[in-house]
Amino acid sequence: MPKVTEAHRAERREQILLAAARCFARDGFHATSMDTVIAEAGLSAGAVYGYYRGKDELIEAAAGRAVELLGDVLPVVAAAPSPAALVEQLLGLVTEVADRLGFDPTRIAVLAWGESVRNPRVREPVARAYTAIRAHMAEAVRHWQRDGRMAADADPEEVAKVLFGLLPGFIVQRQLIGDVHPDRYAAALRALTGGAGTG
Amino acid sequence: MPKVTEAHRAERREQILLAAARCFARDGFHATSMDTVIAEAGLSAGAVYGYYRGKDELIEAAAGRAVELLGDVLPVVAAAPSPAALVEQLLGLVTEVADRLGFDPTRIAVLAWGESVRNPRVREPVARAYTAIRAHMAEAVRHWQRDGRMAADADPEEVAKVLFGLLPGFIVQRQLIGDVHPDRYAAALRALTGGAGTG
Amino acid sequence: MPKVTEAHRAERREQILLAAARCFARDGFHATSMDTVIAEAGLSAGAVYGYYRGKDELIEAAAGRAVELLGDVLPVVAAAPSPAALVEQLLGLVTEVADRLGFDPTRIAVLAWGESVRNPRVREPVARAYTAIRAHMAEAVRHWQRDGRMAADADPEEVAKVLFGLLPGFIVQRQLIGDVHPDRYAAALRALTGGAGTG
Amino acid sequence: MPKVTEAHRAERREQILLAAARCFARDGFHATSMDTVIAEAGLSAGAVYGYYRGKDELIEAAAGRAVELLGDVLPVVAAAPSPAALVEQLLGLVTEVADRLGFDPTRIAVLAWGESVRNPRVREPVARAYTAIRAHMAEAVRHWQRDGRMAADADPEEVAKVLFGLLPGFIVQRQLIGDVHPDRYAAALRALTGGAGTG
DNA sequence: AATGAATGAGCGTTCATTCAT
DNA sequence: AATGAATGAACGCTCATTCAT
Repeated sequence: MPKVTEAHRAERREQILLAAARCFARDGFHATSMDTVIAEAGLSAGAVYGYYRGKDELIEAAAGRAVELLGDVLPVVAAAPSPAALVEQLLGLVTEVADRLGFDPTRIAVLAWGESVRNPRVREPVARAYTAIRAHMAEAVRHWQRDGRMAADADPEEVAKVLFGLLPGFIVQRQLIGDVHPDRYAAALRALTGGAGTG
Repeated sequence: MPKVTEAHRAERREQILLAAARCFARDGFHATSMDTVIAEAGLSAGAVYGYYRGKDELIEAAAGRAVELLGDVLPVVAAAPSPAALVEQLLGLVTEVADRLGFDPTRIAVLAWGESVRNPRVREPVARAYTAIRAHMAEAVRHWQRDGRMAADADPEEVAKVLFGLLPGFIVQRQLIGDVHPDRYAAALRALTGGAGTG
Repeated sequence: MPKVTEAHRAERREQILLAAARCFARDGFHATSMDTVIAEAGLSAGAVYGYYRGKDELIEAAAGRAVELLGDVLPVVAAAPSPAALVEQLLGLVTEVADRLGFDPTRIAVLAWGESVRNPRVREPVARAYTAIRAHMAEAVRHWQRDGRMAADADPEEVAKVLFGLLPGFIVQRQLIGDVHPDRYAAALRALTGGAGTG
Repeated sequence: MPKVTEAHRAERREQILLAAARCFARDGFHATSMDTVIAEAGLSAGAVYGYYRGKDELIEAAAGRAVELLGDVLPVVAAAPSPAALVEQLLGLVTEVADRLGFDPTRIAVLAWGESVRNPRVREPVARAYTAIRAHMAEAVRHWQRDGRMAADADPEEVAKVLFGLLPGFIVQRQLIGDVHPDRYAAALRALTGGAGTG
């Protein structure tokens, strides 16, 4: 099979990445062997290693991918009418993508947090993506302050940290306990924030 | 040979568990070899295996221990005068214990979440501990509702989930980004909850 | 499609062989991957395998080639006026060809000796070439005996072995230590052989 | 099997080294798999890796060992009465040790030369050992010059190189062709050196 | 004739665990 | 009870070779 298009190469990379992500989401990074990923991808060992340098790169790619999808909603985040609306939208997104992607990105996210403890190559891109989201949330907070919906003396960056923190808070409970739902979570947040905001 | 020996056994188990926890917090569960734990404990392989059945049991024990310390503050949780006060107290506790224990329990917590994805023996005790905290938080919510500080129609269990979620939210940012502080986090939460509550 | 195509085939084989020889001389047989040879030849994997059955055949061909060039001087050998002259001529040849060939045949020779330990397909042609040279050296010895320059009771075949042995002796020191020079080596040999012989 | 003496450790290292050397002498460095060495040593993989860091270290150790035995005769070398006597003694030694060691050190030496092309960790100790022998040979040459048995204007270091070179010359023919014998080689050398010398 | 992506057997190595002492 | 040398299954990965195009 000679000379193959760049598009075909990208497709193969995607095929392998998704296979790896499915395996990781199922068994965790370390309990997943390359043989398992290789079988899941329906390829040979050599083929997989032709597209990724090794297991580490696959872990980094899967972690990056799981976090990437948050980037899709950055504009929406900055324009959210209220904290609860913002969170509801994000949680909805996070909950819904599993089918579209073929794996649960929140499981990979949780694995990625654990891996981050010792692996900067996982931690740094994740930290960067999260920092970007927080910046957009801070932007939203500033809107709310201008609208008079939030105390003007609050530090927008710090409020954004709390808002952002609701996301991992939801994910941890979703993965460990399983009894959380985006809309009920948002409703409770609305109760907590004094019911202010219309979104 | 009862009591004395039993106490000795417990001491040795503690010595090994703390050694393992230090290693895990430093390198993660899977990058920590039993040899490393054995060296850190200052014992022989055989000795360690005399007290724990294997690495998995050590991981489960370390995860359990990291989560256990939250049990100390259950009464305080239920009596907290406001969401922000509650969260401030918990985050303060969580931030402070690292020195006392010789390892950072929030690092182990993050590792435990990752491990929970595939290992019910880690997930279940953690989930149980978290559920217990949430129950106490729901109790606090009910107090606030009785005091008129919170909308009476809010579901206390759901509000508790949000409150509890602030904890992992803080921990994830602490571990991955590192720019969060208990008091500033609580202050931002206070701004978000409309400044209601004085505690 | 005879002649032209046959010439083209021979050219391609030569191009591949020289590429392989350069790689082998640089990195050794086993640390050279086929990919490296293929890249050095500027061809594709399939093309290289169209001309050589595999890596082993390439090793055998390179070893053969490194040894072949000694065949050029067989007539000179038989006519040498003295041991020292003979050796000087051979060492000079051996030292000089590296540039002409694009690789150092003495490096390949050393590699070939190592490979000979287990691979008769390398050993046999090399052994045959060396035996041929020794036969010509024995011829020279007989000349010297007839001329009265060497004891008549010496076994020419055995003396030839010693003379031939000076060659690998030089090469080993050249490759491992690097402080030997053909003319100084020949001069020392002249001192050792009692200064007999003027050539 | 707890606490074992240093002597026992040394024995095990020797057992493994000899097993590796036998395998290497039989099949070459690269065609010998660690599994083969492990089986030959009668141990498990883990045990072997407890004594040697890996295959490379085993190769280096085997090469070193094959060359070491020449160190035993350094004093004898310096005192040799004639070139032929010197060479005869060395070749005799080299030929005889195979049984004592359980492997043919000249096969390993040839492999080591090949490996030296690209591996300084093999080349350097071998080069050092050879340089040491040459220094002793130069000493012998100086004796012969003082005795009037050799031209006073010859460079002893250069003559030593030629003398030393007889060794690899013998070994190469022994391994590739197999028709050389220490005493006949020495006799031929005696003929070549003008029969001078009584040794 | 030429391509190069794909193959897959086999490699060197690790490490949780055992058990003779 | 304690030791630590020994075990061996399983891992991640390489690379000589093939064959559909």
